[in-house]
Amino acid sequence: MTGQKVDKRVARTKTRLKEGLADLMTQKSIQEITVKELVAHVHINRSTFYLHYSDISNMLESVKQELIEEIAEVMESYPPEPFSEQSVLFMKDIFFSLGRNRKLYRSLMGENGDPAFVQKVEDLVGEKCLTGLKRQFPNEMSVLKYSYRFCLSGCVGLIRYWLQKDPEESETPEEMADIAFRFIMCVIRDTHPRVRR
Amino acid sequence: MTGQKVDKRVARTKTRLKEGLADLMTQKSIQEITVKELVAHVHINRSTFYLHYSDISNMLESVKQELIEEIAEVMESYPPEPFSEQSVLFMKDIFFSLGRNRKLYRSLMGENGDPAFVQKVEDLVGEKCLTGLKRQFPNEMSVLKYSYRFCLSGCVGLIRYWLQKDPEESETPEEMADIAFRFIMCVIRDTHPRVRR
DNA sequence: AAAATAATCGACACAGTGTTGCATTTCTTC
DNA sequence: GAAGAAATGCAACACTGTGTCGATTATTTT
Repeated sequence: MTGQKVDKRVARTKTRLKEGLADLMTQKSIQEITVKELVAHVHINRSTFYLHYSDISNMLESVKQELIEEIAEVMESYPPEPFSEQSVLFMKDIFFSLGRNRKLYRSLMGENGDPAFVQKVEDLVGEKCLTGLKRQFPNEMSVLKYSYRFCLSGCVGLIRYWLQKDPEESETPEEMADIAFRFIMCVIRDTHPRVRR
Repeated sequence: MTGQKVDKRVARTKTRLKEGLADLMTQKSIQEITVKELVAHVHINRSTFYLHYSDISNMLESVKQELIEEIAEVMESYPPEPFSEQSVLFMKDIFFSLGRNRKLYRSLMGENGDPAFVQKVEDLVGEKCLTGLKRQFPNEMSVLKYSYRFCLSGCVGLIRYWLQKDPEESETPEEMADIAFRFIMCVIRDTHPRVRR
């Protein structure tokens, strides 16, 4: 990973700030969270905050970036390919990544969340899927653009539903990927009957 | 409707403020919009703003409420019923209502939008659909809860895609409803093979 | 035309912001 | 372990937007 040695103190305060932000985000919307409030919540001096971030939205940007990078890593390990039974594997990887940062994702994708972040994740995952689909159905893009949107957003809906459950009682990432895969498959089959099984 | 006579002046300033807010929302996120900025944009005194709303988020709440009520009206004209070819009619009504307030919906459902609002609309529309589905498939709720989520969010995705297009070149509400209906139908059919055609 | 009410204007205390200089604590490095 | 480096804590600063108020002006209602 990034080989830079990070000062223990820096790592500690950044971690505390991030956890604090995730806490507060579950309680109120981002625009209502003040620097003053955050640093009080995690017992850190306000000046120290400004040593690392310029403001709350800048900090959130940084947190989001880290999540995006983790998703990007998953994506890089799968080349764009036609949609098939294979695809469920990559979907499982995505669900695992989401589950690993459950608390943050729940905040960012929830009622007080950030649509821009969801959009970024959608774009990141969707772009590669779309590339694969274009190869698979090069002459049917007019219909495909709709089914693509429908399925992508449909999956986001499933993810939201899943994230807000108690982790202990919720479905496993594999189960969720299987469910999502099945829905996508039947939409694709309907709009593009020639799909292989 | 509400028979209350409204002072022309009040109506005028409220309208201007709302239009101004919709403008600003296309440029930046809600949390970045200040009262000062908004009133300057529409040339209204800051005190006047506070005569009508307590703050920006309160004002947004009021704007959202009006949209919600319009959707609610549409919903009330359709009793909860099993999903069938009939359902496409009510979907068209929804798309018409969205199109009528295109600018606002585009802001509220876009990248700088408000997930809580989207959630409310989803709940409002979804609840009645779910009631109908429960009657139709009383013994299959375990699968249904997923397909329900998937389709509901899938439709939101289609709506987002549609709203951000130039109204002149975009699909008609009817076309969109037909497209969405087709996707829903094929998901329902797949998970509940006994659905009537 | 008179009464009612809305909008404007200027002023106020107040909150949170972002920055700075200096003391204190903690970590890194040798 | 000691010295130097770097992060944190602390107090104070000007600044911006907030929310409120009283008085004046403009518009609408009756």
